[in-house]
Amino acid sequence: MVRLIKHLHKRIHDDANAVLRPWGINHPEYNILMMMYGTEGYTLNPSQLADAAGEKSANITRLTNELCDKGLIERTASDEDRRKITLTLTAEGLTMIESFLPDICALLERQTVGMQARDMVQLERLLKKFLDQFEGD
Amino acid sequence: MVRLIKHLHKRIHDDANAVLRPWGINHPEYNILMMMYGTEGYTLNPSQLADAAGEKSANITRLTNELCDKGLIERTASDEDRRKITLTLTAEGLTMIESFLPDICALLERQTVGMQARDMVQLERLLKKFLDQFEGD
DNA sequence: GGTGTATTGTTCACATATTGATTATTCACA
DNA sequence: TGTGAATAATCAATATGTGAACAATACACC
Repeated sequence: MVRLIKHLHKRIHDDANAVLRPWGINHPEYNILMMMYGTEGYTLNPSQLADAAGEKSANITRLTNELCDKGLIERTASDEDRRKITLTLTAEGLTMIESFLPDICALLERQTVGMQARDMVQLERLLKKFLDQFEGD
Repeated sequence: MVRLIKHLHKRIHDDANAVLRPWGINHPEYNILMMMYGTEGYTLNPSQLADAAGEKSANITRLTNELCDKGLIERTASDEDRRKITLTLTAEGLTMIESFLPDICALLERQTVGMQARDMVQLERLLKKFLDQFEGD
């Protein structure tokens, strides 16, 4: 069971990387972009990202550095709390997201084509339940 | 869904590492030990391990090096095929496995206590089915 | 036998992730 | 106001994972 999850995780990760390679980004970077894309004002701070993405904050620093270097997001100091940093999608970042979205959707399509919708719902429910076991320490 | 699997994978990995730390080994090393423990003669070669563990062979080399250094397994050249290497659990390795087994079982117990046996079977079935989607490229 | 090809395991260089210490700031509270 | 604890982000060191090139051996085939 543990091995099953490990394999699945690896495959998902690798497949996503393969699809994203033409755009010069990898799966973790994609995750960050998509989380910002799904946010009011396309804006988050590093610690919110760390929570949502399940990455360590040190890792977020590295990943967002790369995204900044590529001009996909922007870093600005927060006014309300000067410890915080505000990350915002740039127009360039938005354009890129919308350009790879079709390919990503096709990937997700491919990955689920053999599963009944009912199975997917069921799987998600059980995964959540299982994960709850862990969180409850 | 993808994030769910990522989180779950991470939690399983981290929890196992936490339990294993007192013995000075980590989750990947534990996996290797357990695979050998579950084998006739406590013996495998690196490529079998790589397949079973889903690690790259280069990684297996590093991990088995560490286990050799710690005296938990032994490397010997294979007679039948001189390209191959035979990895065998040492008495020391066996002793260690049997010493941490109770704690590992307790961990697994904790992780599944809230799940019905039926749910676990179902979850495993769906995960396998989902994984098949990917393998079929 | 000799030759080309596949397999096994290792090594090295690089990419990616985590840990622990460090800096700057905020907050609670006397 | 000043002091200590908590929080946000970063940095340097280390651990972990991967890909490409390599050496040694086996195997198929003529």
